Amino acid sequence: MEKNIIKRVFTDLLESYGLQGWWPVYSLRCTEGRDSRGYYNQVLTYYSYSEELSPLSRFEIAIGSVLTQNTAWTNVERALENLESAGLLDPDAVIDVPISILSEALRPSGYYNQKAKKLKILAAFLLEGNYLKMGNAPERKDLLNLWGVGKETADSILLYAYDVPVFVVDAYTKRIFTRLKILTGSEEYDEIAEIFINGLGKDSALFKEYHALIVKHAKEYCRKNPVCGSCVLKELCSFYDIIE
DNA sequence: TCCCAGGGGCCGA
DNA sequence: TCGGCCCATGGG
Repeated sequence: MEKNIIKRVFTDLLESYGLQGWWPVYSLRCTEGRDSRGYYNQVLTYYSYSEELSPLSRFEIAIGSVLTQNTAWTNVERALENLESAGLLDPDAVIDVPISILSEALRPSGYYNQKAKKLKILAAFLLEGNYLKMGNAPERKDLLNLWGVGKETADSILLYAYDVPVFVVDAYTKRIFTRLKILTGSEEYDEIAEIFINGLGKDSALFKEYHALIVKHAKEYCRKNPVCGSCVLKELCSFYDIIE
């Protein structure tokens, strides 16, 4: 076993896919390049880590974290576009708008009735605590107390909107690292996060990039039905032998 | 037609 | 605690 297999996997993924630059912030998108359907050719501009996030960008990352729950990102983009068109990429507007209007805008992202309720609760929390200001990150436990915010969503908000060095664990993380036999598959969320933090040190920029690379790799190769033949991690992966 | 997608809440054993 | 079910749209 490698001395630090966690770092090794990151290096291999980064070398293969390049920087992902998450979080994709819709409101920072390019204003040019709409195609004939009115969609953006390059829908999202990825903010760079050196860039200071505005309160509205921070809000957008927070609601995007909720909207992407068990949902394809392309569908989240449609919902974000609806929100923007309706002037709802704004916490005050989300709080004030009738929930029926909000849920209709969210329809493309699925679970729209639940998500409308979640966004109203989250917007109220962020606004009342003055949490959209940089340097005033909410406590993880307070995020977790919100209806509709679980560990992955809370950590996603903390990492990508507030630069807090927490590691985001999702279904892809469990799938990839269980196949690599770095996890057994029975570990709990916080235990998995700790494994990554211990292996990497508390480095928020690294955590952002690593999680993004995990998503990229799981979508392209380490799918439910994996495409092992040209996988960059196959030398490290016992799962490859089974498939072959 | 079926499976899957960057989860989370709720309920009964 | 833990599985099973519910929420729901859109692409492959």
